[in-house]
Amino acid sequence: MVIMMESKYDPKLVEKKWQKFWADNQIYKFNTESEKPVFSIDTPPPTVSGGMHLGHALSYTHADFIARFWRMMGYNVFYPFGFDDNGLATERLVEKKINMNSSDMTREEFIKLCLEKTKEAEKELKRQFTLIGLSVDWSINYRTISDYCRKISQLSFLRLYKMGRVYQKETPFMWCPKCHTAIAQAELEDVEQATFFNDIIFETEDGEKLVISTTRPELLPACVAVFVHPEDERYKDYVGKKVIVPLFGHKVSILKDERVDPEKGTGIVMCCTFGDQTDMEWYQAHNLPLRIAITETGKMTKISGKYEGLKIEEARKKILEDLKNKKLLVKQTPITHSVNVHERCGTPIEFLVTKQWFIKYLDLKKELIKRAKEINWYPKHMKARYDHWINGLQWDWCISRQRYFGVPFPLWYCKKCGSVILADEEQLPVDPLRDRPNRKCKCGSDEFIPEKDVLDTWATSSLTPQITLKWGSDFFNKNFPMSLRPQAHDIITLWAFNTIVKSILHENKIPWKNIMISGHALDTYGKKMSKSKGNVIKPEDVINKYSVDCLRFWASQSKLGEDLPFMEKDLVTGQKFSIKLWNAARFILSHIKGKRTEKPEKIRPIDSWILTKLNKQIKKITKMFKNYNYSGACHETVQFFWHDVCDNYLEMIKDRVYNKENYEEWEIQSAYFTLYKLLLTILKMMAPFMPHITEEIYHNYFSERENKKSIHISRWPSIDETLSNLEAEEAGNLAVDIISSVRKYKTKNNISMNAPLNKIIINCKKTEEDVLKLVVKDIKTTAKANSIEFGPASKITTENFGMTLNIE
RNA sequence: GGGUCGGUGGUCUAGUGGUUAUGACGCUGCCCUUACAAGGCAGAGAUCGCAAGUUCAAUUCUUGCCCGACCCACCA
Repeated sequence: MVIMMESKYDPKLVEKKWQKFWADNQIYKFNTESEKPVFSIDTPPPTVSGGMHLGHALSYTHADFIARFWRMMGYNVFYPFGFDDNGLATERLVEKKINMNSSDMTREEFIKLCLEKTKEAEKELKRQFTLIGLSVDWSINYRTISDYCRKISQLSFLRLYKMGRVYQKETPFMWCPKCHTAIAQAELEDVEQATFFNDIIFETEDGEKLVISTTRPELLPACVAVFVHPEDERYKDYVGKKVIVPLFGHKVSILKDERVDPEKGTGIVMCCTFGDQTDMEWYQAHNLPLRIAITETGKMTKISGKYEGLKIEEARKKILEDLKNKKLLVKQTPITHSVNVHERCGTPIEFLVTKQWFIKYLDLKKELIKRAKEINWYPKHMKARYDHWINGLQWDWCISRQRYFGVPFPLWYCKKCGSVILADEEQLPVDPLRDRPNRKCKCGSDEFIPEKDVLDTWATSSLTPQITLKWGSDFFNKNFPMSLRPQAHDIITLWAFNTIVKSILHENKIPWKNIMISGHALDTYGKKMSKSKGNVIKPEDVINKYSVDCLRFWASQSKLGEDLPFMEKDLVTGQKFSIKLWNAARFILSHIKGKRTEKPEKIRPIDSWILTKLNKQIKKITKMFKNYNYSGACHETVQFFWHDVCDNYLEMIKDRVYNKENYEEWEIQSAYFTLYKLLLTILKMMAPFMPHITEEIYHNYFSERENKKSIHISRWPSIDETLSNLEAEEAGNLAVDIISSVRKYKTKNNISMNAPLNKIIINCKKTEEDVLKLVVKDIKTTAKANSIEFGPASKITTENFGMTLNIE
């Protein structure tokens, strides 16, 4: 059945219709029976922590362009979709939803609520992600908190443990006092903060005064030493002496160390356990005592005496006040410096001594950089970010979190001897808080203490290839490494890096053959979108105002890896393109419907011209897609369609389709064939970008002709070299130049394009004349000239490309 | 401080070792031409960040500098 094309395109109706059609007909379902080559995509599972934002729309659409291209190239596309629904971000969302804190209830109650609420949130997220027309196979779905994913994640832990890659250690480590958990290096963020450099008087045992500058006076109770630079003449005599810590009265030694910057402050620095990383280095290097001033919840400890129980900020204020009163605070210099904060909550991190689980990988730095070369990085330079990150790594991967909603560690501790009892692989997934080990401890005891910590969420999401391909299955073995990891650049150091780590450790292989890195969506002024700035744009609003295809068209405008500002004008351009495509299709289809469109024996030169160009475009665009250059592919398709096809070719064939009596049968055939080929090819090349409108037009005619249920499972256009004709191409190019001169002439003289001309005399080289003769009739009819002659022009009307024209 | 990317008409951008540097938005003029007025056609508008170098030739390659964005480090 062929549907009539409405004169106006209505995306609201059409887009809904096809989205339902694709779902009902399982157009994007992965075919497990198929012999076709597989193209597998390691789709990012969005964190369940809020709604979908424009950045999601951007990068997920990019992946979809690629998926659709390879599907049309004849690949069996494995395109799963999961949700990352555990960890801090998800806990936060749930707390917000129920307007309660996790500490207001028992752990079990909280986890139960999390499971319920994430399910709701995921339903909504799925709706939003479906809206943008992704060609994912929704039947391959996963949740990182599901039993299945827990099992994979715990299995990974057990195997790494048995490989000796996992260790537990009590050590000063990065801690978020707000979230009450250890965090990893990759979860840090820098924030510029205004503070004071406080000059505080310390007295030596013999009453001499030394001034020390600090931004963190609340750490005075944790002061364990004072350092000066070994070369610093000012303080040489003090080294080895003791100073009394003001307000707190304990005595600490004055020591020397190269790491002191004599230029900074007074050149004397106090070392506290622990203010920052250097403190930790000094603590180890000089074998200093441990004085802990801050608790896990960010409050002052007992050693801070009367300040005990105060929050860090409060203590700082109070201590400064007291110092001032005692005339020990000599100066306060306002400064701004950057502070490491936890990216999730913005709280400055502390270094606390806690017992944590780690995956050992610092020894693999070189290997990780080397092996990642086996992956094709698109764009190439993103590999540098990965390398740079690894070079700067200073800690092994801390995988334990003191949180609740996450994958539990599959282990217990023996109550009697303290040894670690691992779960059996067959037992997974386990929850040590609920389950028991399968056997007694070696010491004979059968009393166990469960590990209460949960795994870092990245420890699970770094296993997405193992999760989606089913670790250990034939399918996994056949399809690992996956074809493509698409993701945005912000999580190269997290998701991409961690996945590579796990893949190298478990499989000794890279996880994917290709990685494609997208940029971020920015606001109109090129600034990051954030709730606090109030510049967040929701994809759904854009879709409601324009259309899904327009949103996707906007996304196609960003060069791979580059951030893209949200520009309303790009949406308008997409809309205009839709209208143009719709109208061109209406025009073409109104002429070729019901006509023969097979390749005729002879092709008119002007048709050969556009067909030659078409071949070149197919070649170029296909190559661009293979290189993940979707923006170039879209750009080229649009340019070709708009300017070559619409502006020129369609105008040139109007006479043939409207005044058939002036042409021979084969000439008309040649036009029909060319129009068919042009429209079909352009639809297909635009299909990855604008899947809805192209599907609508395809179903208006081509679907039946090609016997395909959907354009998205039709074959990608191929090149037919027998249609290329270089001489005709040259002739067509000259014709376009001449017609453009004629248009300029008509515009200059304020006459309508349709107005007839008496005569055009073309004065050109003989060689050009021979070529032009191939298309002279097309020029004549397009320019509406009564006659065209070659020869010296008596009067030069217009000059162009070395040719002169006389237009009368 | 280190790294990466970018700097092209008023704005946003494509692209290239070689005639006249792409397109979009905006602006101006013309045209209701049987696909398209949310359109078509045409026009104005760019010393391609600055300086030096390589080259017969540089907006394109190299180096330095300036500016911006992002990442990382430092952060007493």
